[in-house]
Amino acid sequence: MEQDALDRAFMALADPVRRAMVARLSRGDATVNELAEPFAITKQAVSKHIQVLEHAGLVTRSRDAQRRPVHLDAAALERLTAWIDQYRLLAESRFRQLDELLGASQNAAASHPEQENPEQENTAKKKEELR
Amino acid sequence: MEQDALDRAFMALADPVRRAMVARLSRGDATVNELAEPFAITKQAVSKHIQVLEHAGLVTRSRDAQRRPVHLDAAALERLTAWIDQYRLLAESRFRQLDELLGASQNAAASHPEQENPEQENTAKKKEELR
DNA sequence: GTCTTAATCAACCAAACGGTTGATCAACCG
DNA sequence: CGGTTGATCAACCGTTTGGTTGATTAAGAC
Repeated sequence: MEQDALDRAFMALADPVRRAMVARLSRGDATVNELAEPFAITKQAVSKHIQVLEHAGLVTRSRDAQRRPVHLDAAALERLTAWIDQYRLLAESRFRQLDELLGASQNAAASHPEQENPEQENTAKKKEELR
Repeated sequence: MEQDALDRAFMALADPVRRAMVARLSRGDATVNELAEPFAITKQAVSKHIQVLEHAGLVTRSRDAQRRPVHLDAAALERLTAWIDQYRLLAESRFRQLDELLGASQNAAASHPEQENPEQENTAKKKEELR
């Protein structure tokens, strides 16, 4: 996924109205009027929100006479979680490695009692040093 | 997760500079100067970006003399994927249910040959009707 | 003390965002 | 045909965003 697409996708989800639309669309396709119904804004504003979602690749639109049903693209959502998880898992695994490593050094600290602050403070400090 | 927090979190990720910072931080904590290094913008601008990430709850900051190391909060990232997946999975499961349902109705269509367009068009149309 | 380093605060600016009103297009209905 | 419905286009407006420059705070280093 390119930077620009990620920009637009995350930006699209950064608005509560558009997130509510995504929530609604997860239960099935909907028209502009149906999507507008829960909100106290003009239909033009709703139309713009949908265009933002569409330009972000999160939804697609078809034609049904004068209606323009909106369809949520689950694959696009999956690409977003994939981006986040990539770094979340990296950070988590690094954290787990440190926990193991500190489990070992805790024993070492017990055998070197010259430390004046031998509790969890120690753990936090070691984690910072290891960046 | 509250609406406001989601607003700020998704907004924070909607900028390529801040996403690059998240990527960098997934490999370990970093200072403002370290985070600024890859970018051709002033350190003040970088500082603002970090504040955006911090206010969004995606990173935390500690003190080390005059340095202010930034730490990525993996749990916050997890809350974001949880929000997305909630609706992604709903949409996907609905899609799967339709596929099963259409497997059955395809047989029915074969026994009612008055249909003038009995191929995949049929599938798309039935999926739309079922919203 | 003075000097350097790390980072922030403050004021400003152009561009983008979310919203409005008013006009227009496109397809069905009678 | 004219009228209604669904939706968009166009112009405008206040606020926010991402960036700048310049001044300031805070902690070491000499």
